[in-house]
Formats: sequence, structure tokens, C-alpha cells
Amino acid sequence: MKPGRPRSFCTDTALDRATTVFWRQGYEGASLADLTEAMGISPPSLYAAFGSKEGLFRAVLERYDARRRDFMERVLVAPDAQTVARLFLEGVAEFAADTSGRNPPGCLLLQSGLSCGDQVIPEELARHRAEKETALRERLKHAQSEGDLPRSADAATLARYLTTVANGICVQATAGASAEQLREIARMALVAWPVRGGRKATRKARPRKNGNGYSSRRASNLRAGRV
Amino acid sequence: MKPGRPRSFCTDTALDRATTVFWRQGYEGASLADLTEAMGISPPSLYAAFGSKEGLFRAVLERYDARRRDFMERVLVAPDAQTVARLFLEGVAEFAADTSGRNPPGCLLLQSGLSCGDQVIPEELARHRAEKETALRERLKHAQSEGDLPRSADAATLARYLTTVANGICVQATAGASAEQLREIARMALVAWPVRGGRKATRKARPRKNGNGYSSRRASNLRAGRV
DNA sequence: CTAATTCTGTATCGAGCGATACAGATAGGT
DNA sequence: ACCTATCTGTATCGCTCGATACAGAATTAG
Repeated sequence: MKPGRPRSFCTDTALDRATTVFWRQGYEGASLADLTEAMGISPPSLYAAFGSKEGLFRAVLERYDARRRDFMERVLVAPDAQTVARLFLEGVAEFAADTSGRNPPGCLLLQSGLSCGDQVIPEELARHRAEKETALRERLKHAQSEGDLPRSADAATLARYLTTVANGICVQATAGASAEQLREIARMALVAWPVRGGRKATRKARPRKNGNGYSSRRASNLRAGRV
Repeated sequence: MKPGRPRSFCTDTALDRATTVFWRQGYEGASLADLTEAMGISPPSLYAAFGSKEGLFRAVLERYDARRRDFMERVLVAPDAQTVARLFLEGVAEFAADTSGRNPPGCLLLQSGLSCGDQVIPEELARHRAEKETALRERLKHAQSEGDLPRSADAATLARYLTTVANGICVQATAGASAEQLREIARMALVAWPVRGGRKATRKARPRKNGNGYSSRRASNLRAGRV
């Protein structure tokens, strides 16, 4: 063990506290006084551990991202594209409404800095959001090669669509929407999902023999209230 | 005319300049120095005209809101619910991508203060966003009484859904999505729209005689690539 | 033990913030 | 012309911001 006085606080706990502050007040809105008070440490301790306010924020983002990665992994291992889409939006709805009561509503990647004095923070957040969209897109392309998503569909657009709805859900959550309301929105958004043998949603559909373009599997899903 | 030295700047022009600054940098990120420089006036002139930074922001919001009201009016007069939904999302996509080149991408109501040091600003913005959702909801309820939206559909959820997608589109626009990409997203989101004689999207669907729950009008729309 | 190292709290730094005091400029009212 | 009212630019206010200097406390290495 290295010499010197040991750190008197738990880094992860302190980061969690800081996360809440950034989440509630945004990057710029969170002052050092707010942060040190919530974290229960003094400014020099903060600077010794994280270097700067931006360093602290990046550490917070990194920790937050780890949780998001866990979530995405659980989503991406779903057996088919439609299930991936459903788990993703339902999970986002659940998370954004904060049924656990541990986080503020919405998503840190939106709340903490959609816009800012210097553009570095928003760009960093956009990069994080884009990573998840990329993961979805790659998963959907894989689904096409596996055959459970129509070749005619546009994986990039579908991934963008899911990301769009997810971000929208997070905004609604911030505005006070309930978990059930968010789930309903997610459910609605999934009605547009293309399934094998169905029409694609992103380009002109060719007429199909059954005249409606929806596979019987889709129809039965609809009848059962599933999407 | 009242006495005294006349104002040397155009209020509306100054507000437009301020709008851009708040839009790009957010409420907190926009400093008085940024604002006065962009507006081409000195601090005392700003304070004489708008009272405070928050007063300026509210004036900016009011002016922005007038534009949004014009847009909403054009949308709401559409003859049926589905057209309302389409015009709304297509209009938001067009606006958010800023094809005119006059505004930053996205929406001021999201960019300028999703979160903030004091919660007053985000709450005010949320109120503005909620107004548009209310207008949509009332229009959809009217559509139900007119018969062009199924009684079984939930107008509140549909309005929330449209708002959600619209907000998501604005976020995507900020992240650099093109107008065409946003239009594709809007198109996809509208596939879920319930039409007269079709199934409702927000509650369990009853099996229908044609076995898929979509009306022939909807099916023909799909075949033509329309949504 | 002593020396070296690292963290802690207090007290404070310069910079930039939102907001103004002040004096000169420019108009209307009489 | 004169007074009053309002706007203008300069220069600056008090405050809070993010970030540190410093000295004492707590630990390891030898």
C-alpha cells in the first residue's frame, strides 16, 4: 500500500451523490458548493481526487455509462430484433420514470447538458448517446443477417427511431409523466416495428399477397395486445 | 409619443439575437456579455428594456411561443386526426433540422434549459411544452367526436406520444441528424397511428373480422408508402 | 523513532457573473 | 428655451464561481 493519509470517503458513493446533483441541476447549474456539500467532502479533496469540475463530471459519466452498458447488454442479447426493440423502450421507460426512487427522472445524458456555455460538454454527451444508437444499429444489422428483421428495412433509421423515442421518453419523464404513461408511449412506438415477412417501415412497401403487408405473426401479436 | 430619448435598437431584432444565444448556450450558459454583444446593446439598455436576464429570457420565450402558436394553428386546422399528426411531426422535423438556416438545430424549449441551477426555468419551459401537448389532445378529442379518430383510442396518450416523438426529434437534430433523417423518423412514428375502423393502439385490441385490425384505408396507405 | 507522502479543513484567490451608479445624450411638453 | 423623462455608454459594484495555498493530521517506509 502506498504511504500517506488514506482517503476519508468512498469514491463511488461520492460519485453517486455528484451524479444526482448534475442530473438535477445540469453541468453548469451544479456549483462546486452544491457538489462538495452533497458529496460530503471539501473542495481540495474533490480536486485531489478528480482534478477539476469537468474531471468529476467525466468520472460521473463513466460510472453512469457502466450502468447503461449493463442495461444495453441485457437488451442486445434478446433473441430477435423486435424483442430487442421492446426491451429497449420498455427498459428506458422504466428507468426514466425512476420507479426505484434512487435517481431523478429522465436521463443524465440529456439532463446534465443539452446545451452549455462551452460546447465540449454537450458534444461529449451526444457522443455517449450515439454509442447506444450504434450498438442498436449493429444489433439490427445482425438481425437482418439472421433473418428476423426484413432485409428491406433500414437498420440505421430503425436505430435512430428507437433512440429518438427513448430520448423523447426521457424528456416526458422529466416533465412528470408516470411510469405507466411512459410504458404506453413505448408500446405505441413499437406498433411501427417491421417484422419478418411484413412491410418495411422506412421505404415504399410493395403490395403483398394478403393485401395489408402485415404478417400473421404480427397480426396475432396485435390481437393479443402485444407489440 | 412619450418623452425621453428614443430607444436606439429594434426590440424584436434584439430578441431574435438573444434567442439564438439562449438556444445555443442554454439559459445559464448565456452570459450577459454574450447577450449584450449579440444584441448589439449595452447592459443598462438591456436592463431598461427587459428588467433582468430572466425577464429577457421570458420575452424571448414569448416571441418564440408566438411562432410555435402559428405553426400549431396551421397543424390543428387539418381536416382529420391523422393529417394533424402527420403535419405536426413533419413540421417539427423540418423546423428542428432548421432547413432555413436561421436558427440553431433543435428546439429552444429543450435546448435552453432542460435542467438548471434553480428549477424555475425548466418548469417554465415544461409548461410551454405541455401547452402544445394539450392543444393536440383537445384536437384529437374533437376528432373523436367528429368520427375520424376511433373512440377506443386514448387521445391523451396519442398526444403524449406525438409530443414524445417531437421532443426526441429535436434532440436528434441537435446531435446533427439531417432533415431527411428526421423526416424518416417522423414517418416511422406515424405508422402506429390508429385510423377510423382500425384497432386502437393504446389498449388491448379486439380481434376484428379481417383478422389484422387495420382498415383497408390504412392498408392502402401502407402500400403507397404513405403514413 | 524520523522522514516522506498524501489527504484534510480553513480560508481565500482571481475571474467572471448578473446587475447598477452615474453622467451625458436625445427626445417631448409647455 | 427650459424642464422633465427616457435611453445611452463607461466604469464598476457585490457576489459567486471554479480552483488553491497552506498548515495540520494520518498513514507507510526505513
